[in-house]
Amino acid sequence: MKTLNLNSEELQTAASMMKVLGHPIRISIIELLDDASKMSVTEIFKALKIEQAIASHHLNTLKNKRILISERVGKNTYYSVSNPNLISAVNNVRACK
Amino acid sequence: MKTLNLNSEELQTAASMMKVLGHPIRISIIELLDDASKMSVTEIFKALKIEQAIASHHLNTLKNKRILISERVGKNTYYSVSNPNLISAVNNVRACK
DNA sequence: AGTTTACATTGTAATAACTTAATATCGTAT
DNA sequence: ATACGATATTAAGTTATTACAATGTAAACT
Repeated sequence: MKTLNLNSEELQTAASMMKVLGHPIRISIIELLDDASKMSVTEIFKALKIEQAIASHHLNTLKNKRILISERVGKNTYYSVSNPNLISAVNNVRACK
Repeated sequence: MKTLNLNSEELQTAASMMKVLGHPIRISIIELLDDASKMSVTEIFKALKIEQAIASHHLNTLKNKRILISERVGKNTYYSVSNPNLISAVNNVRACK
């Protein structure tokens, strides 16, 4: 019987990434960025019909967990997904009905 | 600019599945079951070196979200992953370092 | 029947996450 | 410098999660 290390850094990281993806708004953000590859905060909050502050909060949460990266261009901040595996993860879970 | 429905049943389900996978013990359970395909509660809590009650609690959480299925055989309850896409999702997130 | 092994449930207390509202900052143009 | 559009931050109240401990149930064996 194999034993695992519950305290490994990688496991903690994977768990926190998964957890952060476990929110409808954040999943939708990933899906938007899957199609568009880069979007500004304004584009995102309008597409999802949510408050600007809520979008900003969730984008920041995703960025803190290294799920998104951001780039400022003039007034705008553009967000994109850091790793295509994260898009695959979302799509895999989406494929479970 | 495409708009999405944040309230769709499928999105909520995907989010709750993701969320439930966002815990180190629960990810480890999936990984154990990826290797073994079926394990009893005792095998799982010993492999992970955690309390029996904690294993039972997490297994129940995973079962409630339809991530695991269970089958009772005599004294033992055997758990297995309901859908291989869930294993892929875990592996995808694990592959992000 | 009583014991042992295997799981499940419940209550509690601490911590963490979510939403909302209000305010602040940053960049550009006037 | 001021104003405006775009984004970020802060604070507060509520709700959700988690671990822990203790207890409960269920099946198999003597």
